[in-house]
Amino acid sequence: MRFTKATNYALHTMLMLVDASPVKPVGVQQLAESQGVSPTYLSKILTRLVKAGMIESISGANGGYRLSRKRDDITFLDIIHAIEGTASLFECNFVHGDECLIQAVMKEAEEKMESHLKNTKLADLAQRETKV
Amino acid sequence: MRFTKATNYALHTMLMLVDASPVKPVGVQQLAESQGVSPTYLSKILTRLVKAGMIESISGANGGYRLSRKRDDITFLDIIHAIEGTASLFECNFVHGDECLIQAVMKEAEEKMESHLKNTKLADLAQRETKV
DNA sequence: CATTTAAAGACTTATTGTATCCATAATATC
DNA sequence: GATATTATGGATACAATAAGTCTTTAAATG
Repeated sequence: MRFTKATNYALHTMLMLVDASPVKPVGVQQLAESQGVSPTYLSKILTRLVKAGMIESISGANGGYRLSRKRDDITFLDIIHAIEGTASLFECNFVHGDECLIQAVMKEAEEKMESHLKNTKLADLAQRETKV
Repeated sequence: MRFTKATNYALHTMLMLVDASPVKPVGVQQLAESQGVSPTYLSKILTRLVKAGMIESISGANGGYRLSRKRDDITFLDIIHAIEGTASLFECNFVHGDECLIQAVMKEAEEKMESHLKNTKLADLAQRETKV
């Protein structure tokens, strides 16, 4: 069980967009190049963030992507959910008498992680100077 | 990113072993049947728990598996690590200036989850009566 | 020795991740 | 309005991982 590379691309792209102008969009070409990934593939990933309402895309010359939400509203969890989906990390498909105690524990654990990801906002990192 | 089914099998098997006799081993046949999985496959999974030192296997007639450690020592994290490996869930392979801030956040989140899994012991569930 | 039972290795098969390529749609600029 | 620019969507390819089977070997019991 690992987070996908797509999630890594998404997080890094979002961090770049948070640092970029909120008006002038950044082209996928530029975003892709700085991460060493093909523009078409990154575009596919970013489309998911668009559908999640976190960024918006502008077609045509000088187009690209820019944030659609307030910088301070975007959490790590938002981005991860948009890419990895929101399904539970652990699913016990056995038919027990009642609820699965193991699954309950796993769910609690997952919630601890999610809680941290929900409380950490992209903007928290944007300040610290490291880019990409 | 999901936990594998193998982890689910391992956790349920361990719960059964905790409830079983600490002396007389339980055959993989029986363990597999109650989970609807093939004995050979489950055996493959349990071998990893053996190598991790959590259970021991006894070959030959009347053989099977039984706990090798004190019941109260076995945590969820032990089992999960034995099956899924101990690698970090998130790995940023870009070459940043210094450390990756995104990875740092992800690691913190993962640690929250692991902390809960480390603090929850199998024996905590064994009491409550639900089986498998 | 015959039977039972786990271990190990080789081998499928299915699913998911990681892309690439191309055609299409939308927009800005001239 | 024509053209260049940029994102979107679909089809496809390839690799890695998950999930599982089969067969043989090794160990223990009676």
